[in-house]
Amino acid sequence: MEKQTITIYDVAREASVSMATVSRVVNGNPNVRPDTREKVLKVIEKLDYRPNAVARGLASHRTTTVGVLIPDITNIFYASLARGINDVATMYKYNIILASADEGKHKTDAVLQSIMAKQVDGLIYMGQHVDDSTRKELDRGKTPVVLAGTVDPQDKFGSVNIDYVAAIKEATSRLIASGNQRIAFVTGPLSDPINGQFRLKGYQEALSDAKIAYDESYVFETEYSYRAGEAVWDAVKRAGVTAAVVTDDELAVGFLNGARDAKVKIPEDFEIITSNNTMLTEIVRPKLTSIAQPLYDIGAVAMRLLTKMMNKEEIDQKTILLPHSIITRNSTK
Amino acid sequence: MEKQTITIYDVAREASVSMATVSRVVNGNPNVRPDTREKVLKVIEKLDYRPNAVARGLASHRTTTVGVLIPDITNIFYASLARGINDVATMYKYNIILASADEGKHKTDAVLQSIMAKQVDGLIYMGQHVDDSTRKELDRGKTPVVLAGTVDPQDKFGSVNIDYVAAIKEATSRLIASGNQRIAFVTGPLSDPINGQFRLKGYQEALSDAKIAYDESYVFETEYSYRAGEAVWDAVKRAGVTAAVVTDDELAVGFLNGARDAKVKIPEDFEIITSNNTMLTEIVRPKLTSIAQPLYDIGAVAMRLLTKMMNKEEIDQKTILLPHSIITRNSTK
DNA sequence: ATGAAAGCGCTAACAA
DNA sequence: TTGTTAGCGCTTTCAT
Repeated sequence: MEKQTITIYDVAREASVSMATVSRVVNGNPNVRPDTREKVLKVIEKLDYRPNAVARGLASHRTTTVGVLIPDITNIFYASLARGINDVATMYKYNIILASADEGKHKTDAVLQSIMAKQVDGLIYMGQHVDDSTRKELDRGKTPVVLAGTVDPQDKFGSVNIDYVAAIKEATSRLIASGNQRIAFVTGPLSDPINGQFRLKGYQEALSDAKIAYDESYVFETEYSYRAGEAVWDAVKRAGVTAAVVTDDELAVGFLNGARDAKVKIPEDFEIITSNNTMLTEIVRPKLTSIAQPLYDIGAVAMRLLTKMMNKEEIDQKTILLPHSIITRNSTK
Repeated sequence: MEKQTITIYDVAREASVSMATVSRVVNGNPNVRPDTREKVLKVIEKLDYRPNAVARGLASHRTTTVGVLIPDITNIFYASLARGINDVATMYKYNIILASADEGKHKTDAVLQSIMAKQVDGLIYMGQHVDDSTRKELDRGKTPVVLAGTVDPQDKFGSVNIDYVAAIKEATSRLIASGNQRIAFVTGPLSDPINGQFRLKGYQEALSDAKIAYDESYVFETEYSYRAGEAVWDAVKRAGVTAAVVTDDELAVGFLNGARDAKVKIPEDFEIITSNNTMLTEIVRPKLTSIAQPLYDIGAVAMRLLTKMMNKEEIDQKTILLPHSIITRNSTK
């Protein structure tokens, strides 16, 4: 005998009420007499009835599901944001459809389409540049979108960030103050505005304030990975700089180890400041001085903002800037 | 004017065919004349029709969505598995509903229920002990379940693992061979069978083979985290052991740094072998000798196995053991 | 090869 | 407060 799925209709019949009443009870609608509610609840328990969220989604046009696009789930920076997102989503009874948006631009749109097809109520977008085709895809519905730890120069979506210009400027100024004149900017893809526009600008402003000429050959563009950091060390060293601002912790850690394996003393001979203050900064020796971003909070606040948008609540500001600071550890003097 | 959603009915009308035919075209059903197919495809493109996956799910009883339970997304071990899961899922056109199963047992069942309510076609379960209430929840449907990097002593579900007994036994034997007689077993929760039954057994077998008495006071149970590792160092040192087998990399890295900050020379004065061979083992200095598990593959193979189960294909073996090895680095002599 | 029609399990007017 | 009745957008027999 096959296990039969219990539907709302079975409950209604067994409790001698209409489907509508059962639906009301299940959804906590107050327009139900306490005793009928009790009666229905009893039958629900007896039959072990479980509402079918798919049917509910089709009928109500709400799936209580949000899409989350993440560039690389193994990068602890994004994973930390995801944790904040997840916790708030759970708190508000949303499920998360997670999708990786790496593997080059080609697949991102396909992935995005598959998520939208699932009728998510909202979307959180992390990392990477929101390019034109993606933007178009996002625009076609009225699905609310929030960027987390990611900037959109066109300022079209909700977003939660720190002030990347100011943060990198402070970090760079710090290195200048401790006597460095030639400072490298070791960064992820400049095609992403967070690097190519915001962070780079902060770096340049700090130099400018100190009357140091901007030298493009001190900018090293690579990817967010440990290996990339190890690999780029040689070139940076050869450029003759004495310090570096790095935009990702995995990158910075690889860079640091590249330096140490080359017998360079950190911070005596070379100073490093990184950007994300993840656990990695405390794991390595020397520990890395870092810009501190409230990682978990960025995710959490982004998800909270999204819930408001999904409820069509009034939003006072759709771009939220969280505070940052610089945590001094042992990779700077 | 509101944006109107295009349905299969709109396409049917515009193409002068029935909904059934459009459905056939969309689903690649071969029973459609090439020219009608062309005609329909043209209209689909013109109208920019997007099938509604929720309606499809309700009608077909398949959602092309799988649930993934992960204990801690910021733990790089689980994140690595998730990456493999994600890639294969994408390959087979499944979306992933991700849920964290941390925060204590209480919430795990609630999270599981919310996922099942979404009518996922299958489930991947990582970490933690599958306890009775969870097992019951999993049993009620016919939803296929695969454990990834997680063991089930009752052997009821599909699962993809390495041979944890053998792996820990080898690691322990290695430490014995290099002259250690008193070896600590630093582990996550023993309530989880992967530790309390499998790994512990491997540890004990190695001792037994070497005629070393098992001493319970050399077993240190804590949690999978960097801080926990730092914290446990003192107690381990005080126990007078000269080496340790650690069951998680974050834990091991904290432990290593605890030792180094206490000026203990690794590996000269103390040897360490860890279990997961994640990036962390290469980031720290000295680099950690580790059991190597094919992390990405465990996730990928688990997802692949799940696709087979969801298609009701014949499964030759529902428990898959992937090969392991030991990578020697600098935390052992 | 194509179409007609009956659901899938639920919500949401609208009535009563 | 409760019930009736249309759908939601699609798949899937079953005819033709």
